[in-house]
Amino acid sequence: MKIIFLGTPEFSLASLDALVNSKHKILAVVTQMDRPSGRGQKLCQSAVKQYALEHNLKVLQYQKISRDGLEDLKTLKPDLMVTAAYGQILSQSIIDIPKYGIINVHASLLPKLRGASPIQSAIIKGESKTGITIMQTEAGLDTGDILNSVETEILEDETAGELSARLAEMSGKILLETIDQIEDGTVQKVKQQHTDATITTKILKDDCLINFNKSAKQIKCLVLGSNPEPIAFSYINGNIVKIYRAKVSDKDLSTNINVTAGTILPSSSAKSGVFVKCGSGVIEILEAQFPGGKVLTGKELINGRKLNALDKFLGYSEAFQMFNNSNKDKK
RNA sequence: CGCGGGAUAGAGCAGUCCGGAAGCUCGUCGGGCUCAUAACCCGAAGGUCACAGGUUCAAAUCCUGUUCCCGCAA
Repeated sequence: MKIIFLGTPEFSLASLDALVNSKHKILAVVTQMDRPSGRGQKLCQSAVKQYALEHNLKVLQYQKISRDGLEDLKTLKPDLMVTAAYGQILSQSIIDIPKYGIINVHASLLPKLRGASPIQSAIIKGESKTGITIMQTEAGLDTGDILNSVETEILEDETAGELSARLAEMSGKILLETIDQIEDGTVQKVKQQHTDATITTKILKDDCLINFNKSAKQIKCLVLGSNPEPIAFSYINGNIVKIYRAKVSDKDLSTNINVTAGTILPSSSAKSGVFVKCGSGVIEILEAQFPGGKVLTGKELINGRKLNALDKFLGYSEAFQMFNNSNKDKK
């Protein structure tokens, strides 16, 4: 089959790589425009673009594909187009181009977790399993027929980045199987149960401010689900702290200690780690980072006096105000 | 040249403003106490204070340049 691939981040690579190493021919790779990013505003290429260049594939980039890419794509006469986290909505006129339409690699068990952040949201919502769905693209948001799916457990201490890597790895095989089925006509299209659908939106930094009045489990899910992007955070002793990893403490350290949620418990030490009281339960901070510093383990945080027993994280509303103010100052 | 922070023992940091004996909390090693321990007590090893130059009787500290790391913003 002659295929055009559309994708952008790291997650897309496994699918693209599977296609490159298959019998199919890749006519072109479409990816998001290069954007200034990182320290120093350097223009950065997407992960997919870098891969495509290394493998001598034709690269196409459009500000708006449905407006700017139509003619290019028609000219290529693809049999099939494959999207995997491309990042733009495709219009019907694009969908009509390939003979077999467009199929999409989506990182959830549709109809659950449609939309922009299926992996992060699966962890933040505390789901126990998720997966990969290969679906036929139609004009709606992830509403097309399901062609194939595969599921996996979400591990207790898994970050969104780790889960993403695992899902990506699973996606290559099922994608190729699906294309084979399309080619020999054995593919089965299953309508989605639209009443079971849930929608996810892009996880923004605002969503990642930790509210210590919530349960330890909810906080743990937010921390892991927002790693590596955009990273859960809070404020303590006047500094912003990014929290990379945490776990619900199995020891019940808070029973007879009368402190408010967000306080670092006295049992925290350079030998034991950092324990913080939550609305319910206790959370152990495993990795965190202060401005200008590296990511530190709980023990290191205590060693260097970054955190001390009985220090207290800022309450949610105050912290939210601080977050907004610091944003205004910069703009 | 978008804004800013940093580099000191194996790790995390203080000391730098105001120049004058290399420190803290851990880890490691040895010993002790314990039925026992990640607990406690005693002791030891471990440093080119990022690199290069300058000022000075004297520089981790002041000045200049270089490299590397990181936060914000996008």
